[in-house]
Amino acid sequence: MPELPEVETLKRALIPLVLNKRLVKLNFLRKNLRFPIPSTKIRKGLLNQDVAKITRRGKYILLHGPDGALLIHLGMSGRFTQAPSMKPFEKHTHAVFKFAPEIYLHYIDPRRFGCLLWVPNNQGHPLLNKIGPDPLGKAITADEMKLLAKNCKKISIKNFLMDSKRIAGVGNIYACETLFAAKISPKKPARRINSSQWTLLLSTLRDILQRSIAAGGTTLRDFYSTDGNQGYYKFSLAVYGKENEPCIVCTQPIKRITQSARSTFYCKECQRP
DNA sequence: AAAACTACCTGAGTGC
DNA sequence: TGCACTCAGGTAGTTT
Repeated sequence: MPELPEVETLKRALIPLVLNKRLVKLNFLRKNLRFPIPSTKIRKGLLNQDVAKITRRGKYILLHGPDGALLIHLGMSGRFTQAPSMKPFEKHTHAVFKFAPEIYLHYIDPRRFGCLLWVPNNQGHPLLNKIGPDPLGKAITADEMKLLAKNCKKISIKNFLMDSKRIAGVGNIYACETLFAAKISPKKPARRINSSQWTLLLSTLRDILQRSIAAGGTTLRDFYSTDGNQGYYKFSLAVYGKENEPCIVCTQPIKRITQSARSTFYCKECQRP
């Protein structure tokens, strides 16, 4: 499942492939993903234009043309694969790109939770405008997060971390792993996290994301393979999906609880309330 | 208003 | 072997 490190890895893989290259063909194989695909706007904005810039915001990737950008989200099961032609060769191929001279990229997303949208220059997009600071960017600070959490009545730190309006791009896996590494209970109310804990949380989150990206970098070449799963490297997980397995620190069994209809994995012994 | 819940979707896994 | 069922997850939109 693409989380922020996978999206960043995709962005880095796209740069040598399509940056400053011209989009010469673009086919959409269906009208909708999570949202209707504004195919006319996208074709008008990007077809026969050079990709001037490739950026990431949370789990969104933007391919910038002169007048706007193609906004890409991979949802749960989305991926890009390089292919030998425009012809879809895999089930659930929803869009096919050709960049000059002979770069073919297929957008594949079985569950269709992803999206392809258009962001005009200087207008932004409602999906992007509501997103909090990127955990890897400079804009995010412990003071700011503590201030944000101060007004929260009930929300747990785990749900706080996963709320993209507060922090961009932290999914279930990295929320669990970060809280384990920072030794903070996922159930702890966000407003009870003090300054030094916020500093620790943010540095831990950055460290885990960056190490995961670095691990992805080593398998970057797999991006080209037809098996997209190889691009989604398995970062060494300490707690996620490890219910009843011994904690790697204290050997107590890892607990699994449900928070807001999402599984949370944590060590009751190591992670303090 | 804040926080939790639901819908969207398919494939993998389980139990019969 | 196959069928029916459950679960997973990102996040916008809805409900509590």
